[in-house]
Amino acid sequence: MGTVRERPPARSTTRTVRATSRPSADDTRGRILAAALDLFSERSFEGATTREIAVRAGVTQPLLNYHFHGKEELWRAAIDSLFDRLTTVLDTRLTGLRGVDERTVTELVVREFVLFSAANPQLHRIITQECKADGPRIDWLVETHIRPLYDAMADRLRRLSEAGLAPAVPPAHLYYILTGAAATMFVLAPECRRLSGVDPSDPAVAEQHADAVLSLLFGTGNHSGHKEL
Amino acid sequence: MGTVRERPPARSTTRTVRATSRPSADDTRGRILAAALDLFSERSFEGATTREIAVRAGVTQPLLNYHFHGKEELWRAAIDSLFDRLTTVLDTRLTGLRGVDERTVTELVVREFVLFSAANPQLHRIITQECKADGPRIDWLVETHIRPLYDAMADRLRRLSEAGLAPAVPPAHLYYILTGAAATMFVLAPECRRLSGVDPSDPAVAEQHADAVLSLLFGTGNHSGHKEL
DNA sequence: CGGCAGCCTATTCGATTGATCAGTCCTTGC
DNA sequence: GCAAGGACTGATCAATCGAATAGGCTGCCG
Repeated sequence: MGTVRERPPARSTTRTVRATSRPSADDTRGRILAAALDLFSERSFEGATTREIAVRAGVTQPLLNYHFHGKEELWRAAIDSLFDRLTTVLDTRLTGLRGVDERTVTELVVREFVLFSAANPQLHRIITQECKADGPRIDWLVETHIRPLYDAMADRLRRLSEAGLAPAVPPAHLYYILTGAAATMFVLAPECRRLSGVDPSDPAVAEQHADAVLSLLFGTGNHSGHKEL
Repeated sequence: MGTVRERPPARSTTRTVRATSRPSADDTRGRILAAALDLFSERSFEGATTREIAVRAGVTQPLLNYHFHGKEELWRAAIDSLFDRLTTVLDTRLTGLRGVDERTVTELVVREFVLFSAANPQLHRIITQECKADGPRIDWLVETHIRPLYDAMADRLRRLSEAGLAPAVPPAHLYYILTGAAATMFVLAPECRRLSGVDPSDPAVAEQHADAVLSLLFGTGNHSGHKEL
């Protein structure tokens, strides 16, 4: 356990296309990571078995220990890939909005966050998972991935609040009201389908939800799509 | 497995006080249920082990199979006890508000729900857990416990919306915005402590959060406790 | 063309899981 | 008092977990 083995090539970032007939290690790693993300978010860290991850990825179980060293490193790698997608989406949105007033930028970022939560409910599911245990994995998760996002969003909310452009609520409360309102419908999608008949996996529903969240928290939202059920 | 055994006395509702020196079976059942609720919410159904539940309850592991028939029935019994507490709290609040205008009643019910979520984060944690798997347990959970609560709250929100006393947002969206905004801070309490320094287990923080939720969703809340961080 | 490194599989290990069974202790009813 | 039975424990079961080991296959490089 304490012994550090040499890790596989791990050409993670620059996914070089390898046009050989031999099975590509990058493709395999990608399939394993996608399967791991699904199963870790569905069954939690302890509940997900490496065998089932391997089956869903179409490989054998010892291969997970070949590419990643143990269940824990596989978990971290899967989380990394998920947060990479999120930060990429948010960063490209932000760089495309240079010069726009801060209120509008915040609304568009929030909308982007709602749509990402709808398309990737695994994010909040895994965070919720690890928050319950309050162990070393939530430490890593917060310090590695969540804190930069929180700091940026809390600063943004505080500036808007002080300028009277957002509700006068302490940033921490506003942050959790915002993320909770944005993500809960998609995290609880199976419940929502059974209770209300609304299917959160429908992109139109996600847009409606983004409108609703923005209209409630910022007073201005596109209500065009709203219909009473 | 398919054989149905005779179940223990199960004097669940009317907890008759047994003033004997013998260890009370009801007390033992209660301790097991409390421990099960904690561990099921912390580690999920598959992740929680019956041995650890037994250790936390101060009993041996075979006793869980004596009082409850298998892990699944123990899980259901633990959920029952949690929802019994919630419906009791909400019902007594509602019966004490007969004759009050509906807007005020709704606000006070929402406040009660926020405070319950703060004191019992296991509720949303378990619902989130089971929603991920989308299996038979979420079926049971929705039909047995959640649907009555949802129907009552959705009806209430729809009436208020149509009267112009609540945001004009479809009830399903409003419901998940409300419950998400109310509960997420407490579900993610360990993350919140690390990120912001705010401790959601502090009752004063729970009151602040109830104020914030009400002021954002209904425009009126007691802002007396709000302070910028 | 021969070795060699990279990618992957079959097999198996010790540990741990939920569940069962036999048996003990103690209270209660008669 | 004494049989009956409820409450509980120790020991153990087969199943399954994550991980380790050894070996096979393929395609490139000298």
